Amino acid sequence: MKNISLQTIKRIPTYYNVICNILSNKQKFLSSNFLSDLMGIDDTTVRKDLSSIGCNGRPKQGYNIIELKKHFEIFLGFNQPKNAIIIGAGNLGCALAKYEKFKKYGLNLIALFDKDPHKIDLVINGIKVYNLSKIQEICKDNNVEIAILTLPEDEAQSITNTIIKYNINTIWNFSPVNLSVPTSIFVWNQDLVSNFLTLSKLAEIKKHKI
Amino acid sequence: MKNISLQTIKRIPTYYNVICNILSNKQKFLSSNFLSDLMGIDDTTVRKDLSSIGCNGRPKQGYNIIELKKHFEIFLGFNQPKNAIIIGAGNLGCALAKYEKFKKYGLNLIALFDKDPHKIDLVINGIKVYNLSKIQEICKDNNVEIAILTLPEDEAQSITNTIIKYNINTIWNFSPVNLSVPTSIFVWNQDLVSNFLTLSKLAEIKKHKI
DNA sequence: TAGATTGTTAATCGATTAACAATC
DNA sequence: TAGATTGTTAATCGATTAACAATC
Repeated sequence: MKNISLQTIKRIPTYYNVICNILSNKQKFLSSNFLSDLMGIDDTTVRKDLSSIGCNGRPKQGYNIIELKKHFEIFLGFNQPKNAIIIGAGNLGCALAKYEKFKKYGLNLIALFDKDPHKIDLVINGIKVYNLSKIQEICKDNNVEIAILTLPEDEAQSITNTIIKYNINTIWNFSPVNLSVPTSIFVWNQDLVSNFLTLSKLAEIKKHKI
Repeated sequence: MKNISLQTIKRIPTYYNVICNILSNKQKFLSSNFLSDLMGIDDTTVRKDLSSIGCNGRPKQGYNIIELKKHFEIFLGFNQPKNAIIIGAGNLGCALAKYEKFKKYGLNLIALFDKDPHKIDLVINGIKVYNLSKIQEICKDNNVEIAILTLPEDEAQSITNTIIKYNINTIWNFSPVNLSVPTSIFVWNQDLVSNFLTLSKLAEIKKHKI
């Protein structure tokens, strides 16, 4: 397996979505051109991406769809579930807890946490809400790798400082805060307001260009 | 205003979050180095970004925080609200409807839509749920620009085909589908499963490097 | 064999970073 | 004035795209 670029890794889930959507067809092979057309990228990019993660096509035929799908699933780690907790049992936290698909794709939700006494002991989609004071215990007992932060911005940094002591190495951050963490911690920012602001600006620019 | 790169636009909301978080300090000015340290990027990148959107600093002093904040707000269009509808009143759609911050940042939610008769006429955070058949009427009456898709994947494409006839030019797509749209339509993909798969892979790679 | 499609090397494009003059 | 910090040009790095040989 060659060096895989950041941009390639970001595209793999999209390739996966695309081929899942055409599985019902009787088609057994697809070409890089077919994928590149659907995704609005260059066909050379598709071949480079697939080649870099070790997918081989056949000249004149293309890529075997079933093989491709399996390859993506192994690459993306569907069968190596990661344990995660959600911190903040508000609307978004609860919606994520109820999102059925996560499990299938390897995200195993262990518990929710909140400081509101009214929420403690609620069970959301089979996942229990605990008081924040239980985080350490539950992280230790369950080998939790990922913390999903759905907290108000004024609480996100201090909770982060706490949880990084408990072996969590990945933070999926939905709070509108730029977290300060040691270099060993990986943070993925998913603040929806920031995303809205970016998409809205890009839409505006596109509109003016046309 | 010079040419603004895609990467710059993606960083502006983060700059904004950072300066909002230090507003309480008495500090009046900040340096590009201060911002670059917090964000983990090069200070030259900060100066280029700010310069490209027309923010001017002063040698030896840095950038005026209040001016910077105002500049970002104008650039990001906080005061030019955009009307949007949410299609799919499931857990995620409802959580977004309840997210109080959107309004403040210029996202004006007009209505929710669903096909489930039990959900029709519910009011979520002041926003009413309508039958899908009402989309055309409501889009026309309210100058709706943005559609937020929180639908199962098998419905997303057909709804998309419908709504692009009603003057919607921007789609914020939470469904795990690569939508086909005319070039005039701007699509921002926010599928949370894809994001999880990408972040999980990047975390794994980072772990192996250390 | 001829033609379609892969896979890779080279060229281009865009973004980041280094170097440094301008300036308050 | 000396020093810190901006703002910009040039160099580097990484990603995309073009060109094309390999191959089924």
